[in-house]
Amino acid sequence: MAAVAPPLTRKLAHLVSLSAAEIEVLHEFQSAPRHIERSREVVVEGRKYDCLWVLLDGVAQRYRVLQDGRRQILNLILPGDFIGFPGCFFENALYSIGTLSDCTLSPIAFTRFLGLSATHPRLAAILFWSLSCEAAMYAEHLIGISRRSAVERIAHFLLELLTRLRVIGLADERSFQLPLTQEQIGDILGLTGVHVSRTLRQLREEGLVETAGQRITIRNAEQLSILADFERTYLNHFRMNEALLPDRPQP
Amino acid sequence: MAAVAPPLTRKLAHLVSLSAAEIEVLHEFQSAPRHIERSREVVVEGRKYDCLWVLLDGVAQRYRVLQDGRRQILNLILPGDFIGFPGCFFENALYSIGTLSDCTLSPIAFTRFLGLSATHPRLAAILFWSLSCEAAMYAEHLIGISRRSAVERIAHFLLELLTRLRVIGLADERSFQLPLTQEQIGDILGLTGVHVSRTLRQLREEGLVETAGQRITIRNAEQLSILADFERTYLNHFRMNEALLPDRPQP
DNA sequence: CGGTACATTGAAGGGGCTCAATCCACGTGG
DNA sequence: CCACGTGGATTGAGCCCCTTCAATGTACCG
Repeated sequence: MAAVAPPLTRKLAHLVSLSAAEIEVLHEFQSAPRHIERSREVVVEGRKYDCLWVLLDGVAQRYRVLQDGRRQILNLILPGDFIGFPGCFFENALYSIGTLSDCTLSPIAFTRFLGLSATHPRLAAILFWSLSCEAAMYAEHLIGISRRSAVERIAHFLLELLTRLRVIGLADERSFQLPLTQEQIGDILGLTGVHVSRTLRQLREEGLVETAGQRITIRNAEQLSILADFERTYLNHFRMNEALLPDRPQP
Repeated sequence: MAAVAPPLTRKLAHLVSLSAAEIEVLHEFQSAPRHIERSREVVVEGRKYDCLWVLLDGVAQRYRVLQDGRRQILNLILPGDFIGFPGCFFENALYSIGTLSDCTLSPIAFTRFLGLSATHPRLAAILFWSLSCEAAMYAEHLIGISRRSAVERIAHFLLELLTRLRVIGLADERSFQLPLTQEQIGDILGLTGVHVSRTLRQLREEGLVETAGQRITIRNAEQLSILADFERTYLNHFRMNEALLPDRPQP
């Protein structure tokens, strides 16, 4: 292959081996890059959409603004993730999606996507599984917010992010860069920005993490994992049950 | 139709109009009732499953027990809901599922379920949508726990439950019965049982709800909705984008 | 150089937790 | 029929984590 695989391909290849034809379809999904600036809305809650996108580059957030103005970020969308999925299955989008940095994304006609179950059933199953993963990550997020302290939440958040970013090649061994303010981290974890600041300081003082601008370095992953009750496998928990896939066509 | 429609049929018919053939398939899905006692495990976290079930009668919980013994209930499973979905898409079940009352459930071979996209694409799409709903309900749950006070959480919980139970005909105009202890309600909402007790008292004193054993009556739904910021539409938010369904065969 | 956005730190308050006692309904066995 | 045990609900007292409000610091940028 000429260049580095695009993020969606990379993410899925990390999980199952893909046939040439499947890689071709995924490639097509990622072949019409559109650029969007930082702090723009890609999806607005309540509106109707009939198309979805793959994020190719940048970071976006899925969020809801409450009555009283507080904001809850449901999850971070990283390169290789879908946008507008499962939202476009609903009459109206349930959440808004906004960019946190300049982003590149590629549209996929929804009908094209649906047709997949006829033309590439195996790939359709993999994408179906990918939706299951999203549900599971909401559930994990729920557990974290409900039952963990601020230190645990932040520790877990950082480790999860390191893991996700490493899969798509956007983090090195123990550090990564992230276009998030501390207030936004708070909006993800159900904390105030002020308390995120205090808690990060605590983690710094204990020598577990290091922050320099928007770069975060995990200094002691071992210790941090224990603190956060972070299963070192994390993403492996979401490993697909391959026995359920349709037979793979011979290459 | 001879008897009342079984719960899954009832739930889906509430959303889209179903053809006779589709009703027939759903009927088949609900035709092999198995009884399970209260307080049994249907799915155990970490084990592998290759079958799913529809809950026909009773109430079950999907939950995770943390390192320190605390428990988080992810959601309540009511008649018409699936069990083991999307869990069986993973190598190992991510959460446990246990019965909260005596339950009746009906197994569906996973292969049968997957084959649906070939034989009844419209029904497959509806079930796919149903999974999207599950993801969305986790997200709503997340927002609730993260950004709402105890009173708001409990008010919202009661209204949501009333809505869900009414769809499947298990609640009357403003009251329903629920086999949950206050501690379990706390495990759903991220509170302690003690605090659930105090908060319920508060709601009682304000004349908003009434409790008698396991029966809960909403005395002032209007007021409670305002308090909980409960959109009176709630489930309507999850309305399907029917334009995306394959054409309905002529009856 | 002033302005803006973000991070940091302090002081004070409160919502929910912990621990613990009491109460109540119910079932069971003597 | 009553004594007893058990699971759950209720209530109180004290505490702690996180919030709120506010001031200060700092980097960056026009």
